[in-house]
Amino acid sequence: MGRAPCCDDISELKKGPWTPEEDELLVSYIQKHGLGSWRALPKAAGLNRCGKSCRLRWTNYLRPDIKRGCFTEEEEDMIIKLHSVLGNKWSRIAAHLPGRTDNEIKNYWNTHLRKKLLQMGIDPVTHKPRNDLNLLANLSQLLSTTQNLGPMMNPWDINNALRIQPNAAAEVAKLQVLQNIFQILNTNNPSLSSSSSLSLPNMDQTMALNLGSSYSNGMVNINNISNPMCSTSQGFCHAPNFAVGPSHQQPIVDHKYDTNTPELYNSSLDTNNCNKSLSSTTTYETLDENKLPSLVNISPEVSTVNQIESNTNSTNGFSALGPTTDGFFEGWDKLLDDGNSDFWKQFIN
DNA sequence: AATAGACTCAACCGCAGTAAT
DNA sequence: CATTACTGCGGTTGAGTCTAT
Repeated sequence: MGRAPCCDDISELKKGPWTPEEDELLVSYIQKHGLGSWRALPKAAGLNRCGKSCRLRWTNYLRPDIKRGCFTEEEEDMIIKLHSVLGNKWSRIAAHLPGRTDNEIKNYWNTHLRKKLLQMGIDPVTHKPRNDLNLLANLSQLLSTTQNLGPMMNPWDINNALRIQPNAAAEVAKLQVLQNIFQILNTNNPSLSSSSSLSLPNMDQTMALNLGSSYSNGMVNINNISNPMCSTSQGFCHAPNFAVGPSHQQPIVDHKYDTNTPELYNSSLDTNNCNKSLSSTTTYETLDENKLPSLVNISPEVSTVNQIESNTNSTNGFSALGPTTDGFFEGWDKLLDDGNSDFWKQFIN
């Protein structure tokens, strides 16, 4: 004989969305009696709900320490980085993001971050560049985006990139375009892989930082590229979206509760518009010759997670871990200086 | 104004590991 | 040791909302 059943008669228990009255019952009961047996809670609190449903409601929504509202760029970085190491271990990822629930992170990944990575030609599962045919769609998209961002004298001129910050995104976009091209070339023509004449320049830590990006483990986050066209104080970005997301961005507003029972939600319920550009996080990896190494740190999971944990407390969220490569862009100078440079310049512009 | 499609996210479902009997 | 509930987790669903036509 085992334990008593979880719920006496599950068929008569209410399911579906919680009402403000039910929330109040649950919150006031837990405030009085604390957390105990979820099985006994519904009856004691006067709720016609399964204990499992109560637990879910509490942990995912009513808990006072839950941080609601927009994810910050640092949180996005952290999620992407942790996901590259842990995969869909949402609870473990959530453990590194105080106030965020696994459910919330899972939803945010599926609705925002996953799409971002896909649009940038990065497989959200492996965190490696995609090499399937869908890549071609991304190429045309990136090319048009690049063109919309305006002409530059020399797109690979680091001085231009530094001088004209708004073009930094275009710089990175072009790098991505060429990375994709080289990937296709390498995929379809193995002989190119062994040739040293076609190599992407390393975008090293110095450049990444100079571009105003957060950079870690060879990954660049263009979220942090400053853009005078993007007014974060107003929450609207008038610059072209770097990647393509949904045509709209819904404000994070709890339609059910923000006006009905605000007293229940003493956590930082964000009723402001969250119109920051949905699609500006992009990761790039340091390119090594023709290889397209993984975004994933190949060191053991534990040490990587520990690294992230230790970096969480740093001022910018991440420390610069990428390798420094002297003479970056040397390869491109060579490439652009040779007889084919006109082709490339025309192609890029 | 109506409507179809897209998007978001709270909530549910089912599985696996753990604990109690 | 076997059985069964409890708990936590990840995948999935569907109602509500927004946008485009």
